[in-house]
Amino acid sequence: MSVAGGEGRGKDGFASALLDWYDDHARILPWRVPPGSDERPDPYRVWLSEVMLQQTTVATVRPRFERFLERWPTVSDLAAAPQEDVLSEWAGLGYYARARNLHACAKVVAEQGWPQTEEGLRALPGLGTYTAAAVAAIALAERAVVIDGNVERVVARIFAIERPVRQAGAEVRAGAAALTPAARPGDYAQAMMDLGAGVCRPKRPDCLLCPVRPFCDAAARGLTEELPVRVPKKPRPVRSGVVYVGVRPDGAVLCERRAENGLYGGMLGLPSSDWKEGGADAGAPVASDWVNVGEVEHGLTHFILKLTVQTARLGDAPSGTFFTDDLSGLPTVFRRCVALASVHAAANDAP
DNA sequence: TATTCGTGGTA
DNA sequence: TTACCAAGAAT
Repeated sequence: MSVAGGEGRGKDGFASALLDWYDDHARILPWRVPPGSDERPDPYRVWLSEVMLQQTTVATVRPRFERFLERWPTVSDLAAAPQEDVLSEWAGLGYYARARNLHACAKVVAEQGWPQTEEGLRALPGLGTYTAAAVAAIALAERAVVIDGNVERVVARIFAIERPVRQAGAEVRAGAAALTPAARPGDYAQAMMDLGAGVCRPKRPDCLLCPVRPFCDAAARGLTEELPVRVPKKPRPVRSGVVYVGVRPDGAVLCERRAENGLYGGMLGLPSSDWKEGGADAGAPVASDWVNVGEVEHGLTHFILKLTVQTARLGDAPSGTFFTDDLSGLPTVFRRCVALASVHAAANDAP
Protein backbone atom coordinates (compact mmCIF):
# COMPACT_ATOMS: atom_id res chain seq x y z
CA MET A 1 0.00 0.00 0.00
CA SER A 2 1.21 3.48 -0.71
CA VAL A 3 1.47 6.28 1.77
CA ALA A 4 -1.79 8.14 1.66
CA GLY A 5 -1.20 11.56 0.21
CA GLY A 6 -1.20 14.24 2.85
CA GLU A 7 -2.43 11.95 5.61
CA GLY A 8 0.62 11.22 7.59
CA ARG A 9 2.54 8.00 7.48
CA GLY A 10 1.97 4.68 5.76
CA LYS A 11 1.04 1.58 7.63
CA ASP A 12 4.46 0.17 8.51
CA GLY A 13 4.44 -0.47 12.21
CA PHE A 14 0.69 -0.94 12.47
CA ALA A 15 0.86 -4.62 13.45
CA SER A 16 3.71 -4.01 15.86
CA ALA A 17 1.83 -1.23 17.63
CA LEU A 18 -1.34 -3.32 17.79
CA LEU A 19 0.47 -6.37 19.17
CA ASP A 20 2.23 -4.29 21.84
CA TRP A 21 -1.18 -3.02 22.92
CA TYR A 22 -2.63 -6.54 22.86
CA ASP A 23 0.13 -7.81 25.14
CA ASP A 24 -1.22 -5.53 27.86
CA HIS A 25 -4.92 -5.34 27.05
CA ALA A 26 -5.99 -8.75 25.72
CA ARG A 27 -9.35 -9.92 26.99
CA ILE A 28 -9.22 -13.12 29.01
CA LEU A 29 -11.55 -15.58 27.28
CA PRO A 30 -12.03 -19.29 27.92
CA TRP A 31 -11.06 -20.31 24.39
CA ARG A 32 -7.88 -18.26 24.33
CA VAL A 33 -4.28 -18.72 25.32
CA PRO A 34 -2.58 -15.62 26.76
CA PRO A 35 -0.84 -13.26 24.32
CA GLY A 36 2.68 -14.25 23.41
CA SER A 37 2.12 -17.80 24.60
CA ASP A 38 4.35 -20.47 23.08
CA GLU A 39 1.63 -23.09 23.22
CA ARG A 40 -0.90 -23.35 20.44
CA PRO A 41 -4.52 -23.56 21.51
CA ASP A 42 -6.54 -26.73 20.92
CA PRO A 43 -8.00 -26.52 17.38
CA TYR A 44 -11.24 -28.02 18.68
CA ARG A 45 -11.71 -25.21 21.18
CA VAL A 46 -10.76 -22.55 18.66
CA TRP A 47 -13.10 -23.94 16.03
CA LEU A 48 -16.00 -24.34 18.46
CA SER A 49 -15.61 -20.82 19.76
CA GLU A 50 -15.39 -19.34 16.28
CA VAL A 51 -18.56 -21.07 15.14
CA MET A 52 -20.43 -20.06 18.28
CA LEU A 53 -19.24 -16.48 17.87
CA GLN A 54 -20.63 -16.14 14.35
CA GLN A 55 -23.10 -13.27 14.65
CA THR A 56 -23.27 -13.93 18.37
CA THR A 57 -21.91 -11.84 21.24
CA VAL A 58 -19.06 -12.87 23.51
CA ALA A 59 -21.34 -12.45 26.53
CA THR A 60 -23.81 -14.95 25.10
CA VAL A 61 -21.16 -17.42 23.98
CA ARG A 62 -19.01 -17.58 27.09
CA PRO A 63 -21.26 -19.74 29.30
CA ARG A 64 -22.53 -21.78 26.37
CA PHE A 65 -18.98 -22.56 25.27
CA GLU A 66 -18.09 -23.80 28.75
CA ARG A 67 -21.17 -26.00 28.97
CA PHE A 68 -20.72 -27.42 25.48
CA LEU A 69 -17.08 -28.28 26.13
CA GLU A 70 -17.92 -29.93 29.42
CA ARG A 71 -20.44 -32.13 27.66
CA TRP A 72 -18.18 -32.97 24.70
CA PRO A 73 -14.54 -32.40 25.67
CA THR A 74 -13.08 -33.58 22.36
CA VAL A 75 -14.07 -33.51 18.73
CA SER A 76 -14.43 -37.29 18.83
CA ASP A 77 -16.90 -37.02 21.70
CA LEU A 78 -18.91 -34.55 19.67
CA ALA A 79 -18.78 -36.70 16.55
CA ALA A 80 -20.13 -39.66 18.50
CA ALA A 81 -23.12 -37.75 19.88
CA PRO A 82 -26.61 -38.05 18.36
CA GLN A 83 -27.46 -35.00 16.26
CA GLU A 84 -30.57 -34.33 18.35
CA ASP A 85 -28.37 -33.89 21.41
CA VAL A 86 -26.12 -31.40 19.62
CA LEU A 87 -29.09 -29.40 18.34
CA SER A 88 -30.69 -29.46 21.77
CA GLU A 89 -27.48 -28.15 23.34
CA TRP A 90 -27.42 -25.37 20.72
CA ALA A 91 -31.01 -24.32 21.43
CA GLY A 92 -31.30 -20.60 22.11
CA LEU A 93 -28.12 -19.69 20.21
CA GLY A 94 -29.89 -19.25 16.88
CA TYR A 95 -28.68 -19.88 13.33
CA TYR A 96 -29.18 -23.59 13.80
CA ALA A 97 -27.45 -24.55 10.56
CA ARG A 98 -24.32 -23.84 12.57
CA ALA A 99 -25.09 -26.76 14.87
CA ARG A 100 -25.89 -29.12 12.01
CA ASN A 101 -22.67 -28.18 10.24
CA LEU A 102 -20.75 -28.35 13.49
CA HIS A 103 -21.78 -31.95 13.98
CA ALA A 104 -21.08 -32.86 10.36
CA CYS A 105 -17.68 -31.23 10.62
CA ALA A 106 -16.87 -33.08 13.83
CA LYS A 107 -17.53 -36.39 12.11
CA VAL A 108 -15.11 -35.54 9.31
CA VAL A 109 -12.41 -34.36 11.70
CA ALA A 110 -12.82 -37.32 14.03
CA GLU A 111 -12.21 -39.53 11.03
CA GLN A 112 -9.50 -37.61 9.18
CA GLY A 113 -7.96 -35.26 11.75
CA TRP A 114 -7.69 -31.50 11.45
CA PRO A 115 -6.56 -30.05 8.11
CA GLN A 116 -3.23 -28.29 8.50
CA THR A 117 -3.91 -25.40 6.13
CA GLU A 118 -6.46 -22.64 5.72
CA GLU A 119 -7.49 -24.11 2.38
CA GLY A 120 -8.10 -27.49 3.97
CA LEU A 121 -10.15 -25.96 6.76
CA ARG A 122 -12.24 -24.02 4.24
CA ALA A 123 -13.48 -27.30 2.76
CA LEU A 124 -15.07 -28.37 6.05
CA PRO A 125 -18.82 -27.84 6.57
CA GLY A 126 -19.63 -24.58 8.31
CA LEU A 127 -16.19 -23.05 7.80
CA GLY A 128 -16.45 -20.11 5.44
CA THR A 129 -13.82 -17.57 4.49
CA TYR A 130 -13.69 -15.97 7.90
CA THR A 131 -13.75 -19.04 10.14
CA ALA A 132 -11.20 -20.97 8.09
CA ALA A 133 -8.83 -18.02 8.24
CA ALA A 134 -9.38 -17.49 11.95
CA VAL A 135 -8.76 -21.12 12.88
CA ALA A 136 -5.71 -21.25 10.60
CA ALA A 137 -4.25 -18.13 12.19
CA ILE A 138 -5.06 -18.93 15.81
CA ALA A 139 -4.68 -22.71 15.96
CA LEU A 140 -2.16 -23.32 13.14
CA ALA A 141 -0.13 -20.09 13.32
CA GLU A 142 -0.67 -19.58 9.60
CA ARG A 143 -0.49 -16.08 8.18
CA ALA A 144 -4.13 -16.05 7.10
CA VAL A 145 -5.99 -12.83 6.34
CA VAL A 146 -8.80 -12.79 8.88
CA ILE A 147 -11.72 -10.51 8.06
CA ASP A 148 -14.78 -10.33 10.27
CA GLY A 149 -17.04 -7.41 11.11
CA ASN A 150 -14.44 -5.95 13.47
CA VAL A 151 -11.61 -6.13 10.95
CA GLU A 152 -13.85 -4.73 8.23
CA ARG A 153 -14.64 -1.72 10.42
CA VAL A 154 -11.04 -1.16 11.53
CA VAL A 155 -9.71 -1.44 7.97
CA ALA A 156 -12.43 0.86 6.61
CA ARG A 157 -11.30 3.47 9.10
CA ILE A 158 -7.54 2.95 8.86
CA PHE A 159 -7.71 3.41 5.07
CA ALA A 160 -10.70 5.75 5.14
CA ILE A 161 -12.67 3.61 2.71
CA GLU A 162 -15.69 5.73 1.86
CA ARG A 163 -17.50 3.37 -0.47
CA PRO A 164 -20.09 1.14 1.21
CA VAL A 165 -18.07 -1.76 2.63
CA ARG A 166 -20.55 -4.22 1.22
CA GLN A 167 -19.38 -3.21 -2.25
CA ALA A 168 -15.76 -2.58 -1.33
CA GLY A 169 -14.91 -6.13 -0.38
CA ALA A 170 -11.78 -6.28 -2.51
CA GLU A 171 -10.52 -3.00 -1.12
CA VAL A 172 -11.12 -4.14 2.44
CA ARG A 173 -9.35 -7.42 1.76
CA ALA A 174 -6.37 -5.67 0.20
CA GLY A 175 -6.13 -3.37 3.18
CA ALA A 176 -6.44 -6.21 5.68
CA ALA A 177 -3.82 -8.23 3.83
CA ALA A 178 -1.43 -5.27 3.80
CA LEU A 179 -1.75 -4.89 7.57
CA THR A 180 -1.43 -8.59 8.46
CA PRO A 181 2.02 -9.53 9.77
CA ALA A 182 3.88 -12.81 9.30
CA ALA A 183 4.67 -13.09 12.99
CA ARG A 184 2.12 -13.96 15.69
CA PRO A 185 -0.81 -14.36 13.28
CA GLY A 186 -3.13 -15.70 15.98
CA ASP A 187 -2.44 -12.89 18.41
CA TYR A 188 -2.77 -10.36 15.63
CA ALA A 189 -6.18 -11.66 14.56
CA GLN A 190 -7.47 -11.62 18.11
CA ALA A 191 -5.93 -8.21 18.73
CA MET A 192 -7.99 -6.85 15.84
CA MET A 193 -11.10 -8.37 17.44
CA ASP A 194 -10.33 -6.76 20.78
CA LEU A 195 -9.55 -3.45 19.17
CA GLY A 196 -12.82 -3.51 17.25
CA ALA A 197 -14.86 -4.63 20.25
CA GLY A 198 -13.42 -2.30 22.84
CA VAL A 199 -11.84 0.71 21.12
CA CYS A 200 -12.70 0.98 17.44
CA ARG A 201 -16.38 0.43 18.22
CA PRO A 202 -19.18 0.89 15.68
CA LYS A 203 -20.45 3.95 17.52
CA ARG A 204 -18.37 6.46 19.46
CA PRO A 205 -14.97 4.87 18.89
CA ASP A 206 -12.52 5.67 21.66
CA CYS A 207 -9.76 7.15 19.53
CA LEU A 208 -7.99 8.63 22.55
CA LEU A 209 -7.14 5.11 23.73
CA CYS A 210 -6.38 3.71 20.29
CA PRO A 211 -2.92 2.23 19.86
CA VAL A 212 -3.03 2.62 16.06
CA ARG A 213 -4.47 6.10 15.83
CA PRO A 214 -1.27 7.42 14.15
CA PHE A 215 -2.01 5.05 11.26
CA CYS A 216 -5.67 5.96 10.92
CA ASP A 217 -6.75 7.96 7.87
CA ALA A 218 -10.31 8.27 9.17
CA ALA A 219 -9.09 9.81 12.40
CA ALA A 220 -6.86 12.18 10.46
CA ARG A 221 -9.84 13.32 8.42
CA GLY A 222 -12.39 13.29 11.22
CA LEU A 223 -14.37 10.52 9.56
CA THR A 224 -14.34 7.84 12.22
CA GLU A 225 -18.00 8.25 13.11
CA GLU A 226 -19.02 8.08 9.44
CA LEU A 227 -17.16 4.85 8.64
CA PRO A 228 -17.75 2.18 7.67
CA VAL A 229 -20.56 3.16 5.31
CA ARG A 230 -23.39 0.65 5.35
CA VAL A 231 -26.41 0.51 3.09
CA PRO A 232 -29.61 0.91 5.13
CA LYS A 233 -31.63 -2.25 5.53
CA LYS A 234 -35.09 -2.79 4.18
CA PRO A 235 -37.99 -2.88 6.63
CA ARG A 236 -38.89 -6.34 7.84
CA PRO A 237 -42.18 -7.87 6.71
CA VAL A 238 -44.51 -9.60 9.15
CA ARG A 239 -45.29 -13.30 8.99
CA SER A 240 -48.23 -14.69 10.90
CA GLY A 241 -49.25 -18.14 12.04
CA VAL A 242 -50.71 -20.24 14.81
CA VAL A 243 -48.74 -22.31 17.32
CA TYR A 244 -50.37 -25.03 19.40
CA VAL A 245 -49.35 -25.75 22.98
CA GLY A 246 -50.84 -29.14 23.81
CA VAL A 247 -50.44 -30.04 27.46
CA ARG A 248 -50.77 -33.49 28.98
CA PRO A 249 -52.19 -33.83 32.53
CA ASP A 250 -48.65 -34.32 33.92
CA GLY A 251 -47.56 -31.05 32.29
CA ALA A 252 -45.58 -32.49 29.36
CA VAL A 253 -45.93 -30.48 26.13
CA LEU A 254 -46.66 -31.76 22.63
CA CYS A 255 -43.62 -31.41 20.35
CA GLU A 256 -42.45 -32.42 16.91
CA ARG A 257 -39.13 -32.66 15.14
CA ARG A 258 -38.89 -30.01 12.41
CA ALA A 259 -37.74 -30.64 8.85
CA GLU A 260 -33.97 -30.88 8.46
CA ASN A 261 -33.55 -27.66 6.48
CA GLY A 262 -35.01 -24.19 6.55
CA LEU A 263 -36.10 -22.17 9.54
CA TYR A 264 -35.28 -23.96 12.81
CA GLY A 265 -34.23 -26.90 10.64
CA GLY A 266 -33.81 -30.13 12.57
CA MET A 267 -34.84 -28.52 15.83
CA LEU A 268 -37.51 -29.57 18.25
CA GLY A 269 -40.59 -27.42 17.76
CA LEU A 270 -44.27 -27.04 18.58
CA PRO A 271 -47.01 -28.01 16.13
CA SER A 272 -48.01 -24.97 14.11
CA SER A 273 -49.55 -23.64 10.94
CA ASP A 274 -47.38 -22.26 8.16
CA TRP A 275 -46.00 -18.81 8.84
CA LYS A 276 -47.03 -16.62 5.94
CA GLU A 277 -46.69 -12.99 5.08
CA GLY A 278 -50.00 -11.13 4.98
CA GLY A 279 -52.02 -14.13 6.09
CA ALA A 280 -53.36 -12.57 9.24
CA ASP A 281 -55.64 -15.55 9.62
CA ALA A 282 -56.22 -16.15 13.27
CA GLY A 283 -56.50 -19.72 12.09
CA ALA A 284 -59.44 -21.78 13.12
CA PRO A 285 -58.40 -24.08 15.96
CA VAL A 286 -57.77 -27.66 14.83
CA ALA A 287 -60.33 -28.74 17.38
CA SER A 288 -62.99 -26.90 19.24
CA ASP A 289 -61.32 -27.19 22.61
CA TRP A 290 -58.19 -25.24 21.60
CA VAL A 291 -58.37 -21.83 23.19
CA ASN A 292 -56.60 -18.68 22.18
CA VAL A 293 -54.22 -17.41 24.88
CA GLY A 294 -52.64 -14.46 23.10
CA GLU A 295 -49.88 -13.58 20.69
CA VAL A 296 -46.11 -13.90 20.68
CA GLU A 297 -44.13 -11.41 18.61
CA HIS A 298 -40.63 -12.56 17.78
CA GLY A 299 -38.13 -10.65 15.69
CA LEU A 300 -35.84 -12.45 13.27
CA THR A 301 -33.27 -11.05 10.90
CA HIS A 302 -35.44 -10.67 7.84
CA PHE A 303 -38.97 -10.70 9.16
CA ILE A 304 -41.09 -10.39 12.28
CA LEU A 305 -43.10 -13.33 13.48
CA LYS A 306 -46.54 -12.76 14.98
CA LEU A 307 -47.77 -16.03 16.38
CA THR A 308 -51.22 -16.66 17.74
CA VAL A 309 -50.85 -19.14 20.59
CA GLN A 310 -53.57 -21.67 21.28
CA THR A 311 -53.61 -24.29 23.99
CA ALA A 312 -55.53 -27.40 25.00
CA ARG A 313 -55.26 -30.31 27.43
CA LEU A 314 -54.47 -33.52 25.57
CA GLY A 315 -54.42 -37.19 26.36
CA ASP A 316 -52.40 -38.63 23.52
CA ALA A 317 -50.08 -37.44 20.76
CA PRO A 318 -50.98 -37.39 17.05
CA SER A 319 -48.58 -39.23 14.76
CA GLY A 320 -45.31 -37.45 14.22
CA THR A 321 -45.58 -35.75 17.58
CA PHE A 322 -44.66 -36.66 21.13
CA PHE A 323 -44.75 -35.21 24.61
CA THR A 324 -41.76 -33.90 26.50
CA ASP A 325 -41.29 -32.27 29.87
CA ASP A 326 -37.85 -30.93 28.96
CA LEU A 327 -38.20 -27.72 26.99
CA SER A 328 -34.53 -26.80 27.13
CA GLY A 329 -34.01 -28.08 23.60
CA LEU A 330 -36.61 -25.74 22.10
CA PRO A 331 -35.63 -22.61 20.18
CA THR A 332 -36.48 -19.44 22.04
CA VAL A 333 -39.57 -18.59 20.02
CA PHE A 334 -41.27 -21.84 21.02
CA ARG A 335 -40.26 -21.50 24.64
CA ARG A 336 -41.92 -18.11 24.62
CA CYS A 337 -45.12 -19.67 23.28
CA VAL A 338 -45.11 -22.27 26.06
CA ALA A 339 -44.45 -19.58 28.63
CA LEU A 340 -47.45 -17.61 27.44
CA ALA A 341 -49.68 -20.67 27.58
CA SER A 342 -48.41 -21.44 31.08
CA VAL A 343 -49.36 -18.00 32.31
CA HIS A 344 -52.83 -18.55 30.90
CA ALA A 345 -53.14 -21.98 32.50
CA ALA A 346 -51.97 -20.72 35.89
CA ALA A 347 -54.51 -17.90 35.76
CA ASN A 348 -57.29 -20.37 34.97
CA ASP A 349 -56.25 -22.97 37.53
CA ALA A 350 -56.30 -20.47 40.34
CA PRO A 351 -59.94 -20.49 41.39
C1' DT B 1 -24.59 -10.37 -5.67
C1' DA B 2 -28.62 -10.96 -2.73
C1' DT B 3 -31.32 -13.69 0.34
C1' DT B 4 -32.02 -16.84 4.06
C1' DC B 5 -30.87 -18.28 8.11
C1' DG B 6 -31.90 -16.35 15.47
C1' DT B 7 -31.25 -14.08 19.41
C1' DG B 8 -30.35 -10.68 23.00
C1' DG B 9 -28.26 -6.35 24.30
C1' DT B 10 -27.92 -1.46 23.60
C1' DA B 11 -28.80 3.58 22.53
C1' DT C 1 -39.55 1.95 20.70
C1' DT C 2 -37.23 1.20 16.89
C1' DA C 3 -32.86 0.33 14.95
C1' DC C 4 -28.74 -1.55 14.98
C1' DC C 5 -25.78 -5.11 15.27
C1' DA C 6 -22.28 -9.38 17.18
C1' DA C 7 -15.68 -13.34 15.77
C1' DG C 8 -20.82 -15.32 8.96
C1' DA C 9 -22.14 -19.46 6.01
C1' DA C 10 -24.71 -21.47 2.42
C1' DT C 11 -27.05 -21.04 -1.68
